[in-house]
Amino acid sequence: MQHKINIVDIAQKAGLSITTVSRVLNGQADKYRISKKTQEKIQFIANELNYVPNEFARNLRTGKSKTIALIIPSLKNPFFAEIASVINSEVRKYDYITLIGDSDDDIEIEKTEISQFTSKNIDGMIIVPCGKEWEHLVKIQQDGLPLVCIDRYFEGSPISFVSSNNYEGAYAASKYLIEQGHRSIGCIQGIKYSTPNIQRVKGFEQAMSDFGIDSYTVTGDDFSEQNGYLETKLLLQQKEKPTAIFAFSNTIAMGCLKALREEGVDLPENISLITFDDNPYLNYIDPPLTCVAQPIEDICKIAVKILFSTILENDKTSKNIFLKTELKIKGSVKNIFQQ
Amino acid sequence: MQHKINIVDIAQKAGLSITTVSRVLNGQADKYRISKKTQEKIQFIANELNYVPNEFARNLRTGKSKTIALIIPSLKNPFFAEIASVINSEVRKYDYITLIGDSDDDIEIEKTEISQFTSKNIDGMIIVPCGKEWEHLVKIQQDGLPLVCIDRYFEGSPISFVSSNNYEGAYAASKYLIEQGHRSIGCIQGIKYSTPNIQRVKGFEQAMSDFGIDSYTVTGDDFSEQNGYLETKLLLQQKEKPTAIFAFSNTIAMGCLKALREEGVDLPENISLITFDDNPYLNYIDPPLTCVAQPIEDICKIAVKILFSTILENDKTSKNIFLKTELKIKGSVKNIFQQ
DNA sequence: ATGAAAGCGCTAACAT
DNA sequence: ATGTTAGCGCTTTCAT
Repeated sequence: MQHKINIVDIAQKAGLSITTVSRVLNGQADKYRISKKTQEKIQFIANELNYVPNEFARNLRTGKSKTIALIIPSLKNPFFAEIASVINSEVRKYDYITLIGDSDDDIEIEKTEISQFTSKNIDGMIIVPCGKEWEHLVKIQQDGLPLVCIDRYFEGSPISFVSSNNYEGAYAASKYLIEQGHRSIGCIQGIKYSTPNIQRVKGFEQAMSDFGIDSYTVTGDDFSEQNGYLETKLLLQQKEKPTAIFAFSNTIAMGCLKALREEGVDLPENISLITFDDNPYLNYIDPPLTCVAQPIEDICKIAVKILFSTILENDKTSKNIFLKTELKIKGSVKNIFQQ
Repeated sequence: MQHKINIVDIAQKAGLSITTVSRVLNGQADKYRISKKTQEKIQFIANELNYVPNEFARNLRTGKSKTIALIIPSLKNPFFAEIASVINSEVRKYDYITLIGDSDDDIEIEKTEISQFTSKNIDGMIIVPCGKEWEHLVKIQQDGLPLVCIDRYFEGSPISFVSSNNYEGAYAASKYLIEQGHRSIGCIQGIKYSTPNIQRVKGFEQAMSDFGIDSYTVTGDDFSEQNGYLETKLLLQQKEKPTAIFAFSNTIAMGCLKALREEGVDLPENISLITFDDNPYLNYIDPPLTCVAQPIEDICKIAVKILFSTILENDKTSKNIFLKTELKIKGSVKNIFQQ
C-alpha cells in the first residue's frame, strides 16, 4: 500500500497546522474564521493529493462511526433483500452507512455478527431477530445502542419495533378464503415462535372460529421452500384434502407450488393457494398468486426514522408500530361456492 | 452510552499490563509464554466485563480492517442479491466482514461509495462496476487496494475479473432457438456498453451469421423490467413479428412477460422466450422459462479466492476468468419446425 | 485567524 | 513471562 495522504501531509504542504487543515476539511472554517485564501489553499491541496480521511482515526477520536448495522435472516429471500435495499438507501440519506449482516436464521451467527458489529462502534442497529431469545438484544440496548426490530419482534420487550399487522393480514386472507367457499383449509406456518407467525396463526384461527369452521390444520415450522414443499406433500395425503392452502411466506408458497406441480394438482382448479408477501415474480406465476402484501418500504422507512430519532435526538421511548397489510387478489384462489 | 470496557480496565482489574492483556486476548499467549493462570484470569475478567475490542483503535494501529467491500448495482435484483449472499458468507470464512454497497447503477453513487469505503480502510473490494469508466478503479488498485470485478469487467484493463462466458452462453441460447426452428428473433439487450452485454450481443450475432439468419433485431438499453416491457411492446408492433425473444437478463424477461400477458400473446404458443439468468421463481412461471444459467456461486467463490490471494499473499497478477454457463431447457421455447 | 498538544484504544518494537 | 512506551490519524480544548 502506498503512503496514504493524511492531514499532516496537507498541513506541511500548505505551511499550516493540522488543526487548521482539520477545521477546513470538516466545514468548520467559518466557525473559526479561517481566511478564504487559507481555505482555498487547503481544499486545493487536499484535492490534488486525493485526500481521503481515515475513518478509524476520526471515529476513535469521536466515538461515532456514522454507521448502522442491519441484520437479516437471509439475503437470498427476496423479502429480506428488499428490506436491505430500502434500509440501505434510507440510511444513506442521513449520510450514514449500513453494514449488512446475514444471520442465516441462526442465533449463534446472529450473536457473532452483533458482537462484530458492536466492536465496529456502530451507532445503531436494525434487526430482524432470528431467535426467541431477546436478552442479548435488550442488553446491547441497555448498553446504549439504539435498536429497532423489524418484521419480527418481541412482545413485552423494551425494544422498539415496526411490523406488519400480521394478525389482521392473516385474518383478512382467511376470511377471503371462507368467502370464496372454502371450508377445509390447510395452513403452512413458518418458525413457530416468531411473533409474526404467532400473530398469523391467531388471525387465521380467529377467522376459522368466527365463521364456525373447524376443519382446518396448522402445520410446518420454517419459512423455507422445503417446509412448504414437505407440508404440501403431506396435506395432499390427508383423507379429507383441504380445498385451500394458506402459505405464511413467499418461500413457503414456492415449496407449495413445487409439490402441487409434482402431484399434478391444478391451481386453482383443484386447490386454492394464498400466501403472505408479495413480489414482482408472483405476478408471472401461473396463476398469479393471491397474497397478503406487506408494506416493506414503509416498514423500513419508519424503522430508520425511529432509529435516527434515538441516535440524533436521544429519543429513547420504545415504539411499537403496526402497519396495515393489503390483500392482493390475483388468480390463485377459486370461488367454490357454486360447486 | 455507558463506559465501554477497554484493555486498561482489564489490566487494572487483573493487576497486569495492557500488553499482557492484549496478547492474551489476541491469542498470542503461547507465543509469549504467558502463564496459564494469567491467561485464565484475563479471559475471565474480559468475559465478566463483557469486553469487546475497539476495532477502530486496532485498525488505526494495524492499518488493516479485516473488511472488504462489495459494490453491486442493485440488491433488489435477485441475481445481485444472490451474489451478495454468497460473497458475504465466503468472506466470513476468512474471518473478514463484507460491507455491501448498492450503486443503483449510478456511476456517481458508485464513486461516492468507493470513497466512503476507502476511508474505512477496507482491505479489498469486489465490484460489479456500473459504468464504462474504469480509471477510478485502476487508480484505487494502483493505490494498493486489492480489487476484483465480477460479472461486468473491462477488457484491456489491469483489473482481475471473474465472469460468465457470456459470448458462449448467448451463442448457445441463440443456436438453440435456431435449432427449434426460429428464424426471426428479437433480442432485448441490457446496458449497451457493459462487457457482458457486448459479449452477449456478439454471441447472438455470431450464431445468426453462422446459421445464415438475417432477420433479427437487437434493441433495448437497460437491464430493467421496464426496458423489457417497452421493447417487447415495440417488438409486437413490427410488421414481421419475431417468433422468439431473447431477453438478456431475468429482469428484462419479467418485463417481456408483462407485455406478452397484456397483449394476450401466449407463451410459448405464439412466441418463444429465452433469457439470461436462472432463479427459483423462474421454475414456477408459466411456462417455466428456458434460460442461460450463470454459475453465480462459483463466480463469487473464485472472486473471493483471488481477492484473498492478493490480500494475504500479495499475489498481484491480474487474472481474467471466464466460467461456463449452462443452458437450462424448461418450457418457454417452442419447436416450430413442424409448422 | 491560527497553532500546540493531549488523547481516543490498541499493537508491537524494545526492554527486562 | 511480563512490562514500558511510542505512535497510528484525527478532533478538540486551550492558548495566543
